[in-house]
Amino acid sequence: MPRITDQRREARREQILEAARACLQDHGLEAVSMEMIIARSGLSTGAVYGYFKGKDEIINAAVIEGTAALARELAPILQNPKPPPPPELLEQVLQTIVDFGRRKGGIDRLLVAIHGWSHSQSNPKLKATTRTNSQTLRRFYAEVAEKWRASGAIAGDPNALAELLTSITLGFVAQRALAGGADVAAHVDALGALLHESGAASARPTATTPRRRSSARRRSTHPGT
Amino acid sequence: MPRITDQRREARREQILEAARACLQDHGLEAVSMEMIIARSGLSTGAVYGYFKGKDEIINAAVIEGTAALARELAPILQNPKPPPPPELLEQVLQTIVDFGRRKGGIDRLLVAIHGWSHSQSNPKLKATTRTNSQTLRRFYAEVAEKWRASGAIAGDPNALAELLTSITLGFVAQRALAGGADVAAHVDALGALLHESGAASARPTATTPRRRSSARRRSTHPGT
Amino acid sequence: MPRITDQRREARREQILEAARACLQDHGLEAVSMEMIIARSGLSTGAVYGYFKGKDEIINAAVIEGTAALARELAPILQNPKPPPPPELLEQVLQTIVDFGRRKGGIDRLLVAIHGWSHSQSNPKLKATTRTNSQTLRRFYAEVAEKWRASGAIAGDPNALAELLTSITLGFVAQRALAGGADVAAHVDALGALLHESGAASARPTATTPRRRSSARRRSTHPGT
Amino acid sequence: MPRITDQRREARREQILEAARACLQDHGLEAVSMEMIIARSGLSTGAVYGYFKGKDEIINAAVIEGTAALARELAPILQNPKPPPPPELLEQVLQTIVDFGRRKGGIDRLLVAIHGWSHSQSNPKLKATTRTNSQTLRRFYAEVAEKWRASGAIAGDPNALAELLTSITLGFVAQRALAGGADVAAHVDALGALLHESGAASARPTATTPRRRSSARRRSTHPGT
DNA sequence: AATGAATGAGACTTCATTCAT
DNA sequence: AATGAATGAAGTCTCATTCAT
Repeated sequence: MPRITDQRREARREQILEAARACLQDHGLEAVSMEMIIARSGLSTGAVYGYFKGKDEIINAAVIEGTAALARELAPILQNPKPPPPPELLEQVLQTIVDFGRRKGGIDRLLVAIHGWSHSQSNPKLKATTRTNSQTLRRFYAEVAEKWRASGAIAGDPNALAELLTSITLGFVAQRALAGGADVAAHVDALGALLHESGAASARPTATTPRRRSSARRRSTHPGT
Repeated sequence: MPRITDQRREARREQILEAARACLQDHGLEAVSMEMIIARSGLSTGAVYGYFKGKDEIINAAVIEGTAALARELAPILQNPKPPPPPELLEQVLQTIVDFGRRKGGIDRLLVAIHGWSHSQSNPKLKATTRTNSQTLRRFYAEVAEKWRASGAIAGDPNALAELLTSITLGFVAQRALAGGADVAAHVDALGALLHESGAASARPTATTPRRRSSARRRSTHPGT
Repeated sequence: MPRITDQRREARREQILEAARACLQDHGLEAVSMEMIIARSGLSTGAVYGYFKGKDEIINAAVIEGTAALARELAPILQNPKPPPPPELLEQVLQTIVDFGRRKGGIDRLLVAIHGWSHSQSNPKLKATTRTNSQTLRRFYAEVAEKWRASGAIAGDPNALAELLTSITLGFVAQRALAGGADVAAHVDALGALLHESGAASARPTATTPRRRSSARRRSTHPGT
Repeated sequence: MPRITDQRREARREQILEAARACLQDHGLEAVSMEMIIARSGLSTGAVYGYFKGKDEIINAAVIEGTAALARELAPILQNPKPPPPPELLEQVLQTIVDFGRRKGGIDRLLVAIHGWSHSQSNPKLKATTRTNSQTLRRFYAEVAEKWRASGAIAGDPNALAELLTSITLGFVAQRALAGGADVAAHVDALGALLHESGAASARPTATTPRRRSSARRRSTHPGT
C-alpha cells in the first residue's frame, strides 16, 4: 500500500494549512475564503476537500497546529529542571516567540495566533484548545516559579507570579501585533530592574543595570542619571 | 435639520453599536451578519443604514468607540501627577479594565477588544487607531515610570518598564479572554513581590541576582561573574 | 380658497418633472432614483409624493409632457394649409426639434425622449401615448403629402412618403443621440437632391436649391457642381 | 484548462444573453432583474456569475453582441462594390433589419436595440460602441453614395445623403418600435418616387405604379427599364 | 483520486414609499 | 400641508460545498 502517499498526504495537508495562514494574515479572519486558500495552496477545490472537511476545520487546524509548534519549542525552556533566574528565563521564552514568529517565509505566525484568539471566542473546539494552551503555559510558569521560590530566587506566591508572567508573555505577543513591535531586551531589563528594585531607594539605581543597552529602538537610556 | 434631536440620534447610534458588540461576542468576527446586528438593535434595516454606511463602519465604530471609552477611564489614572507606587497603580489600571469589561449587560467588552485586535490586522483604519492606542498606553506608562524614577521608586530605564507594563496590561486582557480569567490581586501581588524581592531571601538586594546576561542578541555577557 | 396655490402647484409639478428629466439624462432610465429626483427638485420627500403618486407617474409625466410640448410646436408646421415644398418643410420640422432639444438649461430633452422610447416598450400607459404620438406624426405627414400630391409637388403614394418622413424625423432624433450629432442642413440638402434627381443625369442638380447654405458643420457644399 | 469545451461555454454564454434579451423585451430596462435573467436562462445564480461579472456586463453584452450580429449581416450589402440603385439598396437593408428582428423565438431584437439606445446614454462603454456603430453605418452609406455619385445615379453631396439614409434606417427601427410597425415597401416606394419626382407631374413610367405595390421582400425596382 | 463547473442559501445593501411629528 | 426618519421587500452578488466527468 502507498507509503509515499502518507508522506505526500502530510505534505499536502501542511501546504493547505500554510496557505490558510497566509490568507489569514493577508486578509483577516472575516475575509478569508476557501477560494483564496485553494488558489494559494495550488491544489484543486476537490483536492482540498479531500484533506479537510470544510473551512472551519482548516482554520482550526491552521491555528491549533501553529500554536502547538510554538508550544513544542517552549516546552524544554519551561520544563527546565533548573530554570535560570526570572529575567533570563523570560528572555529565553520571548526570544523563542520572536524567532517563531519570524520563521516561515512572509508569514508572521504570531499574527495568525491573534486571529486564533479572536476565532476561539466563538468556536468551541478552538476555544477549548486555546484555553488548555494558556492554562498549560500558566501551569508551567507556576512550576518554574515554585522552583524559584524553593531556591530563594523569589518571594511571594508562585501562582501569582505565574499569572503575571503569563500576562507578560501573551501581552508581549499582543504588543508586537498591535503597537508594531515589542522589544525582548526591554522586557528582560525591566524585569531585572524590578527584581533589584530594593536598591531603588538606595543611591545607585542604575548601577544594577549597567550593561543593558539592548536593541530597543526608541527607548532613551539615561545611564548617568 | 434633524427632526429628531441629536441626543436621540446619538442614542440610536450607540444602540446599534451595542448590538454589534453583542453579536461580535456571541458569534465572532467572521460570523456576525448585518441581519443579526439589525435584529438585535431593534431597528429596521434601512434605519441602521441611515446611521452607518455599512457593516465595516459599524464593526470599526463598535471596536474603536469601545476602546476609546476604556481609554477615557484609564486616562486620569495614568495621568496622575503623583502616581502611587507601581503595584497600586497597576491595581487601579487592571481593576478599571475589569470593571469596564463587566459593565454593560451581558457583554464583556474586553472580548470585543480581542476581536478588534484580530480585525485590525487587515483593516487599515482600525489598524491605525489600534496602533495609536497601544502606543499611547505605552507613552503614558513611560511618563508614569519617569515620575517613579525621579522619585526613586524604581531603578532602570523608564521606557523599558513602560513596555513591560504595557505587555502586562494587554496580556491581562488576553489572559482573561483565553484562559477564562485573570486575577487583579495576583498580578498586583506578584508585582509587589518582585519589587520587594531584595528583602525576600536575603538582606542585600542585588547580591542575589548578579548575573543578568542570557542569550540576548546585543547584550554583553560577563562569563566570569 | 387658495388661488395662488394652483399656480404654485403647477410650478412645483413642473419643478419635479424637470428634476426627473435631468436625472434621467444624467443617470439613465435604470439608475434614476426617487432620492435623486427629490434632491434635485429641492422639495422634501413628502412634498413630492403630494404631487405624484409614485415614481412611475413621475417618469411617465416627465416623458409625456415633454413630448407633448414638442408636439405643440410641430403642430402649426404640419398643419400648414399650404405646406412649403418637402425640403423646406423638413427643415422647419427638424429645426424645431433641434431647438426644442436645446432649450432648457443643461437638459437635452431629446435624449429624454429616447429614454421614453425604451420605457414605453414595457409601460402600457406610456406605450399607448407614444404610439398615438408617432401615429399622429405620420398622419400629419400624410395630410401634408396629400396636399403635395394634389399640387403636383410629388408623385407616388402620400402615405408611403409620410412613413418615410416619419422615419427620417425619428431617425434624426436617434442619430443625434447615438452618433453624437445630425445635421439639419444635410438632411434637407439630401432630400432636395433626391427630389431633383431627375436632373441627376442632367446638368444642373443644384440649380433648384440655390439658397441652401445652412449651418452645416462638416459638410462640403459643392455649389458649382 | 476548461473541463467543458469552449463550444459549450460559448453556447451557455449565448443562452444567458438570449435570456437577458427576452427579459429586456418583456420588462424593460429598468425592471430587468438578475433573478429574471437567471430563471429564464435555466442556469443557477452562481453559474451565471461564472460567465459574466455582473448585471451590467450582461446587459451590455446582450445589446452589443446583438448589434454586432446585425452589423455583420448588413456589411455585405453596404460594402457591395457595385451597389444597386438607392431604392433597391434601401430595400435590402431594411429587409435585413426586419428579418433580423424576427429571427429568434419570440424576441424582437430590434426592441432590444431601442433599450440599448437608452442605456447607452449613461453607460460609457455602451455609448462608445453605439456611437461607433452608428458612425460606421453612416460611413458605409457615404461610401455607397460616393459610388452612386460617380456613376451618375445621384446628384448632391454623398455625405449628406449618407446622413439622410442613416436617419431613415434608424428611424425605420424606431418607427417599428413606437408606432407598432413600419413597412419596407412603403419606404422603398417613397424613396423611388422621390427620385423620379422630376417626372412626377409628367407622364412617364412611374405614373402607373404610384402607390403601394405590394410588400414583397426582395423586389427589384427597375425604374428605368 | 482529481478536477473545476455548478449550485443555491444567504450575505449585504438600496430605495420606493409611509407616517409620526 | 410639510418634513424626513423609518420601513422592509427586493435586488445584486458571494462563496462554502457538491458532484458529474
